[in-house]
Amino acid sequence: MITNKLKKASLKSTFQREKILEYIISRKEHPTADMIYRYMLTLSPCISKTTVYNTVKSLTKTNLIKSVKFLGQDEIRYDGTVDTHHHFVCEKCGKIYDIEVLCQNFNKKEINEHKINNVYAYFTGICKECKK
Amino acid sequence: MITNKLKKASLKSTFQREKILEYIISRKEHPTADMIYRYMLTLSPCISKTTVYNTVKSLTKTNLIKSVKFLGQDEIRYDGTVDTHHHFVCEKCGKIYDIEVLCQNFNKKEINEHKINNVYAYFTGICKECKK
DNA sequence: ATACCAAATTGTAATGATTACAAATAAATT
DNA sequence: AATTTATTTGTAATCATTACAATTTGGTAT
Repeated sequence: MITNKLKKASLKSTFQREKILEYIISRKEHPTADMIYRYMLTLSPCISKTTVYNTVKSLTKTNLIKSVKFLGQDEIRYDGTVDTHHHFVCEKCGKIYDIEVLCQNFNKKEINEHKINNVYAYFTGICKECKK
Repeated sequence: MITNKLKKASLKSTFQREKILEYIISRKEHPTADMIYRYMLTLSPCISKTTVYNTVKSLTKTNLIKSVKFLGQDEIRYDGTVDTHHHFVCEKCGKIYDIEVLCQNFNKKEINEHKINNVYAYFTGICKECKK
């Protein structure tokens, strides 16, 4: 439950944080800051965009969400699914799909003597909808 | 040779393009637009930053170089190695290392019915230099 | 419950990478 | 050498994100 997640991350529970976190987790759109902002406006007309940015920063830092960046898209996207998975980004419609891939490299703690903390991977191409 | 690469890509051969392409290929730093610009200033004091951006766009479009984007870095980086490989980005010093990884997913032409054109992947963590 | 303090929220202004655009210049072809 | 077309240049605009200071709020101790 959302409130508990914030508590566990020792983040103060506020209306803005609850709703933003809930939105990112429940919708599977990997929303941008602006999408979050426009959603929040419908709940709380005085929300500030800075709050959105502050909040996603806190949520990212405490690992409640993840950030992702894709070539060809100007905005950072936020992902409520925090366990390792990857993405497919459509070059035509821009839609982002979650992808489960198996790869022997995910378990590696080290590569070429560098200590690995995170793995990011994505495919680009034409999605099944746009192929039609 | 640089001039031939441009010809094959049917790009007009200009001093700026030759030097920019040569710089991106020979240096292994995955330079940003600004790094390219500052290098070019030493060769041609009237170079415009717009030319750098125009040039990397043409080179990317014709597949003579690749662009890459990393979390935690504001600038797009340019890579003269165009065959499939990946990167390690140090969270401390920001340095980018080329990584050769084997993965059964590189050969896939399709995933979940989406047509794959490109694969991007990178690891982040602490590089062997910063671990010391 | 009340008061307090640290942290969160808000609004505005700044930053900084990238793009748009129009004028000047240069490459390649006839 | 002249012409055509693409490239280069400089300036101004765009747009996501961050900085910062003032206000408000959540949570804790009284």
